[in-house]
Amino acid sequence: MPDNASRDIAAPLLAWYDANARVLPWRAPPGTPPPDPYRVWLSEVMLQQTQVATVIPYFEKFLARWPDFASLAAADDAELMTAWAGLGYYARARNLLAAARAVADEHGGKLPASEAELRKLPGFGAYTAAAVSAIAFGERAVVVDGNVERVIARLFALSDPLPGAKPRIRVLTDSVTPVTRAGDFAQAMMDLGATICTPRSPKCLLCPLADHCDARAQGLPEAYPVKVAKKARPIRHGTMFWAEHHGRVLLVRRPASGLLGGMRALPTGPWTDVAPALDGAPFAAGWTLHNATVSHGFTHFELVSALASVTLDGQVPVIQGEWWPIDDLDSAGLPTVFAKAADQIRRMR
DNA sequence: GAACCGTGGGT
DNA sequence: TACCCAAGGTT
Repeated sequence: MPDNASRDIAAPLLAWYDANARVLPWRAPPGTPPPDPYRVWLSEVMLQQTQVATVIPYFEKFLARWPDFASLAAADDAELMTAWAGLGYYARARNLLAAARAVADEHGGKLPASEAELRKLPGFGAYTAAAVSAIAFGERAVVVDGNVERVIARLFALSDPLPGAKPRIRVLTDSVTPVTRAGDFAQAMMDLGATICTPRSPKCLLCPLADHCDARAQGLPEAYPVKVAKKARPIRHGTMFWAEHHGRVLLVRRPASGLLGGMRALPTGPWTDVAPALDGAPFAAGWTLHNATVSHGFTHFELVSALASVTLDGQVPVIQGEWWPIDDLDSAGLPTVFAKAADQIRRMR
């Protein structure tokens, strides 16, 4: 691969960043000392596949509740999962806690500075280890996220499709990453990708790198990055069960791994190709299967769930779970798909 | 490598 | 509306 195509984009990009950096609660102004590594790490985990505007309120809430590694390492698992509810990709929350405890137990309460050591902690992949090392510790690391992939693919007009082009994009990113200010450089690339070099309708007239950009020269910035076609999302069917007793509803804890792992939930039956009706009910009762359904898109399938309900008067069956006050359901920390179902049920009552 | 893993914003 | 996509990681 011809990777001698290196070009000097660091100087114009950093100059642009010095004047245009977004002001974010976890970020230090350009050219100033790095922020608290705890803040950098917390924000980077929350920002995985999640937009800045979505993250900000969660970041503020977490920082107020768990201001440092020691407090987070001592956090109650259930309280942390509840606080993460609605943000998605719940394995991030489980890994966050595991990493905080590893830092407390094995690293003297401080994050290691090197990319290689960070990479060993739960939830630190190639991107996060590089980003934290560069942004929080000023190390030179090659930071490649979705923004950087797009910017690089356009700068060099890469015709190979993603994800196959990832190794080459990493080599090219390495070739343009400066020795100093690698953290600012990474954040500048991401700000550029998020605000100027956007997936659609990029604002090339405002781009500090327009004169360096092969895709711009071709007049086809939106043609990059080339991507392989995605597979269609299948539809799965299921049923959620609403068991009510004296103003309370039965909630269960989902298994620790897998979809919505570790989260509080309504009981569900199997999710299959055909509507399973009352299969998998949490206990035998006079369930009513409603006509209304709840649809919710997950990453790799679309769920269409029926709703079944029953109101119990006398004895409550002995069953694993919590009878949660319906008026206080907002505090249960339900993932969005169950919050939707609860709203639907409450509208029907 | 490919499947799995959430949710909401933007168009 | 339906689709793309986002500061990706784990298995």
